[in-house]
Amino acid sequence: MTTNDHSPAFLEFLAAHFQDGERLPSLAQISREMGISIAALREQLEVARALGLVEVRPKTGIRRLPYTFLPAVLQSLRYATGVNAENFRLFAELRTHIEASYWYQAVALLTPQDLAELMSLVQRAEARLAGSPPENPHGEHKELHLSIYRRLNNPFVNGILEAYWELYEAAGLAVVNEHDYLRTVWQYHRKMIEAICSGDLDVGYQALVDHTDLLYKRPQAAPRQRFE
Amino acid sequence: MTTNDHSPAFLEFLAAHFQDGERLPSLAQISREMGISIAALREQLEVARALGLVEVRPKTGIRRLPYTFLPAVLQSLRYATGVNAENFRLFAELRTHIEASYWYQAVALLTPQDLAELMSLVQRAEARLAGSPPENPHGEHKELHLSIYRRLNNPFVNGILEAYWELYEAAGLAVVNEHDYLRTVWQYHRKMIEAICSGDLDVGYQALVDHTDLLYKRPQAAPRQRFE
DNA sequence: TTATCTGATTAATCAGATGAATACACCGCC
DNA sequence: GGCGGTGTATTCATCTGATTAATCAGATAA
Repeated sequence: MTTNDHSPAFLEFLAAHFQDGERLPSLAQISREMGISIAALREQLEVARALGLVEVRPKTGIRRLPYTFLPAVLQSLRYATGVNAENFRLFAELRTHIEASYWYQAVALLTPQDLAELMSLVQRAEARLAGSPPENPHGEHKELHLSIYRRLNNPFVNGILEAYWELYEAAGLAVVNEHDYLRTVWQYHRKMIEAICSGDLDVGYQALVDHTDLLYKRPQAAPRQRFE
Repeated sequence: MTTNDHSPAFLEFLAAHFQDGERLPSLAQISREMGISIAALREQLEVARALGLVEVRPKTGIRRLPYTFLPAVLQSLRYATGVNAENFRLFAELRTHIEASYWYQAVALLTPQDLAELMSLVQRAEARLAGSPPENPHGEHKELHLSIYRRLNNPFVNGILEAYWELYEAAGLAVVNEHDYLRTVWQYHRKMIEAICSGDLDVGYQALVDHTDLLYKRPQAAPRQRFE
């Protein structure tokens, strides 16, 4: 009550008066229009920037950006993992649940061209794994997962999935994995994509769930137990 | 690259040097320690406050709060719905997917006392529905859903679920529903809780999925189709 | 055409002054 | 001794003005 009556007036101002990509007036002018000082305005502007809602540069000024959920998640998540590393595991668990629960819906939206690109991702990854020296196809791994869910066009789902990968990389996990583990993972990936191509959505789903269980054990994986 | 090299120095400072509930030095002192002006510091402080990481008051100063994901989600989500109301539907869809995918895991953690309280929630809601005049048991509805997943102790899951209800109320949807619809919903709620109590987790799951489908149609509801 | 210089615009940062909210000790009163 | 009001010091809240740095666009020269 007494502590947080902070209503973000600038965010409302931003949402109400401008379009994506549109340039805002200068700080001095906004400050006059909103009836607050530049210093106070800048404090709120910094929040908008942290949430990824505006881009601001000298001379160019302030520009509204298309909405994305990612920066908000990332800011909070970075702090959370800094305070307690266990939080990353909890977030990773959420990510696997979201991937599993959106599987059928997301896969149904993929176009033939999407599938071709996914298949080429698998091949490129396998080539890198089989090379000498073998490389960790992390970029392909990330892109494969994100591509499957991109057509959902759900900024919240996509923001969470992207935040996972961003933090995964920041934590340095993108390089450490052993070769055997990676080979196994990519066998599952191939199975997933091939299953989608042939319409065996259930097989693909099972491959998805199994391959995430390789990394994070999911105590009572929800839909899987229905098979037994 | 050039636009967003903003590293939130204060957030790191906060995570590194203090504990939950601990009081920070005064702004003037932090400003000296971090080597930046008070104005610049306050801009970053405002971000921390928007993320719900600190509580700040005159005389008392700045206090670090226990981590919560909720404020970050809420800030971004409020803006998103302000820009495009469709975003609320997309977020609501995410919420139903998360509830469904965590069902078995969450229910397994409920204690006998939790179940008793859930059952009493159902009874209280039914009483309000049957009263004259009948009332919309919105508080019970919200509490029922949140209670089921609270034991997961996952700040990200809980933050998203809480954000949904907060925005649901802010949108004024908490009062408009028709009596027939509400009666049906609470039949499902009773079914869910009774199923949990008797160990029929699958029946409860089905009731959960069906009752959310009353409001938001989920095109290819993932795990449900496995039943046919 | 390409690269460099120049000027104007805007944000970035800072220091300082004033005001307002709050906690806490103090004092007088019952 | 307990209680309630009062004062006071501490801290954030807000504003102002000045200076610095970054960036863009247009002019100029190679």
